Amino acid sequence: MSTTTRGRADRRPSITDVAKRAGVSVGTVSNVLNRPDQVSDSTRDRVLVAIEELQFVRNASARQLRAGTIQTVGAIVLDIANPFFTEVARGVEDRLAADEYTLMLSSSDEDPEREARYLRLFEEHGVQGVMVTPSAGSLDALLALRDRGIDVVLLDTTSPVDDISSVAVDDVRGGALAVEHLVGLGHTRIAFINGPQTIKQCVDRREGVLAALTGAGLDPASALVEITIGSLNAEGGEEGVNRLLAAEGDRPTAMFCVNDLTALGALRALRAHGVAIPAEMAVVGYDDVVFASMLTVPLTSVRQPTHQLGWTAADLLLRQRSEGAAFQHQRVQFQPELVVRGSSDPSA
Amino acid sequence: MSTTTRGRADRRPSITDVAKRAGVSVGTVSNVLNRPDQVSDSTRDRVLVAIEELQFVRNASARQLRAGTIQTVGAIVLDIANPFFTEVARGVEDRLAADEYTLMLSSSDEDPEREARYLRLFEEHGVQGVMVTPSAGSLDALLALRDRGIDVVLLDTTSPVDDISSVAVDDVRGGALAVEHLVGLGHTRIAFINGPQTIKQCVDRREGVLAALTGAGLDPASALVEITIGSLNAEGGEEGVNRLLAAEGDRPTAMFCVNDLTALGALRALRAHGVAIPAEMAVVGYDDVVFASMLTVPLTSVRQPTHQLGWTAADLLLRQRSEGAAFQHQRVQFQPELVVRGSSDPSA
DNA sequence: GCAGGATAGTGAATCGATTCATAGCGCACA
DNA sequence: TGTGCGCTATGAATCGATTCACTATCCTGC
Repeated sequence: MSTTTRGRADRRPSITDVAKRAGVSVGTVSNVLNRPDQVSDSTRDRVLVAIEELQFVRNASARQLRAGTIQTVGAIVLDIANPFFTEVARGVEDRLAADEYTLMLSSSDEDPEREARYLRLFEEHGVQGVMVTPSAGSLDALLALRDRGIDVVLLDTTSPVDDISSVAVDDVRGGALAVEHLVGLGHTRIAFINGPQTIKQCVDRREGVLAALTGAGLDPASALVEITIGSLNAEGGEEGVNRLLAAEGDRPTAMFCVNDLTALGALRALRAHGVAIPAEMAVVGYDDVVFASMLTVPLTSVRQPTHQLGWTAADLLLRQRSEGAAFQHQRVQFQPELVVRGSSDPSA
Repeated sequence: MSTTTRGRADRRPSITDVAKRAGVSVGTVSNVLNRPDQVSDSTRDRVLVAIEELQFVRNASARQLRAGTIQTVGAIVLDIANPFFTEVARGVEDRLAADEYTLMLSSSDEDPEREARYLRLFEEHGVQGVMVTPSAGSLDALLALRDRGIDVVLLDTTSPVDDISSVAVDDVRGGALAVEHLVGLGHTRIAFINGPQTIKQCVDRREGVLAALTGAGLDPASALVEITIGSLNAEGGEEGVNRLLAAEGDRPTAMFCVNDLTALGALRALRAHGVAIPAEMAVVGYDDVVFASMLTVPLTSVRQPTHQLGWTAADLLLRQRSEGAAFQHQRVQFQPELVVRGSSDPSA
């Protein structure tokens, strides 16, 4: 039944236990762990044997308490289940690995409270910096954090202040790209399934949407049907379509969804209602996630440089730490790109 | 340019600084933080003001060092970018939240070294337990971990030993379901795009595949074309199809992919090669991820109870901790379910 | 007026790893 | 023989929050 067990450990062995067992001082054990070349071979071997026998594992809390800091940064994204953010996170990790930093990754689920909680958790744990896709109103908290010595880089959002760096994609342009495309196809009544205005991306893409409409001589008041959903995922998309189709008035002939997950849900709901795509409803998404091109009706989408986004954010953060006061804050902005497919353009 | 800054903090304020500023002892500050009702209103207010003024943030390392443990468990999954695992993780979180536990989530990317590294990291940080989707050969490390007082629950794998619990879905059955379906449609030559045999899921699903073939009177040697890919994602799927189509011999008429991400990549490559689905190649995936039903050709897949899987694993872990020696280890196994769609069955 | 009890607040000891000033030892060189 | 250097090893001090035995103070009731 049970293999050799020393029972539920009463207490983790500490460096002191190892020292006793090996017949050396704690300082020597520490040296074996951290500066092995300063210890004679015979002593080192004795200590290593003791470590093995006791199954000693360093206590990270004690280390960090003494060291005061750890080679770790935190990142908070809006939704870890969204492929867009997992690709961004991969870019972050790749850059951090080069400097032997570790990543603590969390998802705020677009909830300012969760965001604040994780921010505090990160700080209590002594991370050196954080990358955040912030929700509205968290700027003050981030500035305070920065003042307390924790570097901050905004992720997928343009910084509203000069002394915090950011890496973003031009969401205004992206929103405009989507709607210019739809208008160019002749649509004059367009639905916009968008998230709450507490999310900067939603605000910016909306601005682009309005600009594109106005630029084409259309009046947003009549040309645009806005639906605000609670969460930017497939469920939100379904909810948005259901509300749109249940509403009074002329049904739009085109739809722009704030991201691809939302568009996926929207497509599902549209299909359930028997709405033909793109004949009765053209659909455009955002992010160009991995499966966008493979859907029943391949999804027109706005592509963003995800990996590069994450990589650059991590790079700015690390450079900020290493360069100190000499570091110049900057707002990096990448350009999005429209990928036209069958969900909007039958000829694509 | 810069708002009020106290520069890069020389040192985080500690509980001692707060005590000095408020004119009380450190014990009192600690009481304000942990047992506020044992402190008089006036004192409490004074301390809170000091905390606010100094922007004091607790040092998690010091807390944990003293406390010895934290209300945290770790989880290591194979691929955090796979929707299957993000849904499982959501289930884990939901159960943990009920007991006010926190989750540290990592992805091993199917790399035993990464897995071992994270396991060690978790242990150093003093997590109370871990949930792991293990790679081959890590069992000994997990048993040792368990012996050191850290509870272990295997996730999405059936435990090979009696004294470690596990929560899994019957992968043998799942693999059989997929191939029985294909055989039932008349296919006698089937490709199996599978991952390395270091991954238990791959072994089990393969076993089901072989059993289904044999059970139908087919000889795996001639009926099965196995392609082993390096990573279980879309890139792996593309690679698998490219190799399959480049190979000598009769081209199979059906294909079973070890998961849906792989299937997605496979579909993409098949399309690029102009192979008609399901006419020239029937395709079955595994996991029934969120977008499976929405693909160009809706994907036949084997559905698993993701959320329940994660929830149950976390539940076992927490109960194991609270019940102590009285806890009965168990192997929970859920049953998968085949969802037939157009990628295998034109009539679906 | 005083014992007894409740209430507030204190501060030294503790957790475990790291650091650093110090010491012991052997060897080489003057 | 003595000085000085290099190499090893030592162990007390340190990081910051928590705990707990203890003191101080005030109140209640007889």
